[in-house]
Amino acid sequence: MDPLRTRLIAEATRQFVERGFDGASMREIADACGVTKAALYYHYAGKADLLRDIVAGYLDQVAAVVAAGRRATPKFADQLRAIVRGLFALPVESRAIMRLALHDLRHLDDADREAFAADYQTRFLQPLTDVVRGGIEAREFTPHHPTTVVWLLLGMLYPFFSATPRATDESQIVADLLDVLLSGLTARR
Amino acid sequence: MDPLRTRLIAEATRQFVERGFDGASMREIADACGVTKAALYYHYAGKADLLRDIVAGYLDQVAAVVAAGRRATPKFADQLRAIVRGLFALPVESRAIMRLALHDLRHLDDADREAFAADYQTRFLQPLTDVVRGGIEAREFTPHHPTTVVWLLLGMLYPFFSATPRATDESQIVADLLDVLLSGLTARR
DNA sequence: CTCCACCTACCGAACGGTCAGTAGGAGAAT
DNA sequence: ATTCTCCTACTGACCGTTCGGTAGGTGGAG
Repeated sequence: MDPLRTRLIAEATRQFVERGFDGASMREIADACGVTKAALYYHYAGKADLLRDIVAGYLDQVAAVVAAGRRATPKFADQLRAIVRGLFALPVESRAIMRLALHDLRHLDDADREAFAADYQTRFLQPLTDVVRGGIEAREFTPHHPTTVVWLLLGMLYPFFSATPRATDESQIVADLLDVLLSGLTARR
Repeated sequence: MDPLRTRLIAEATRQFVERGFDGASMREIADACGVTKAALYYHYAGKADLLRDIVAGYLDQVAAVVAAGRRATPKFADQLRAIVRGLFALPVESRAIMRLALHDLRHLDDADREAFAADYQTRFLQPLTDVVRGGIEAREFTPHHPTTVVWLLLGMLYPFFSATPRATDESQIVADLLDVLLSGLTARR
């Protein structure tokens, strides 16, 4: 449909992830796509506009993973498992956007940033928190502050959400992660 | 002794943490200290030189925390507890440097970056890994890949190592974190 | 003829970094 | 006591480069 627009977003994602928002340059993004900077500005209003589209697309992906994980199974522990596996199954460039979103969101103008933050809360953090809270209320999990548990879970993912993979055998990492996390959440006191 | 040099490093840390390495400007760092940019360059060879000193000071702090935690107690689980509490007890600006070091290390020249990476490995990651491995060998912890466990632990800390604190009651977070992590590591299969 | 998609050419601003110059104090020589 | 020298710790003006962004033109498709 719109191959240049798609290629520009892909290239911008690559550069933002690799060099950060500030470190990336509009000229190099355009050059890498074989067009001039003016062509880039024809399709996107500005640098922040690129970032906004990138993080919005990322949010769509992770929100879909969480929603699918919740639908997949009734047991809350299995929902968590499905969600973590789903997040690891995202293409590596998508995962790296997690870092980008956390770090460079400040470059969006106030309205866009607040809109993203609100969407992130309702479409990603809130459903995740609901899984944890549901697990605690169903006595599947030991009682902890659900929000804190979600932060711990996302933090555990963080080191592996890099553009440069930490290890070749990711399935072992996912297994260890889920084992430590779920043992920690389900251990009897 | 050397108050300007100290103030420059403190201000540079503040700006690097707040706006990132690329986003911070030498002029503004100097301005905030009430001197010109040239004065800054009299004390530091360049922007990367500032970053090098900042992350080196950070490494000294976290290495000291790990060493103290290892000495404090013979039980490996208690060593982990002491280390996590020690890391959370660091001043908030020190903790934020963890993000800085992970993200902006690429701005150091090859020699400095490799030197830091080596120091980080031997003085921080290795001792931490030894605690986990020791705990596994002593059958305090369930068997997992020690390196992975260290990454999971550091990741769990990560969301709380921000310049803007996540919560007012950090002791509750530390307690939840240690509970989830150590339950996860000590649960019987 | 018009409009889309793109180009060339350029803008002002900010960047990291450099350089000659100098205020002011310490030390030695006279 | 005075002068000369030297050094540290700066200043202010400036360098070339790169930045995000824009104005106006052009060629091809319908």
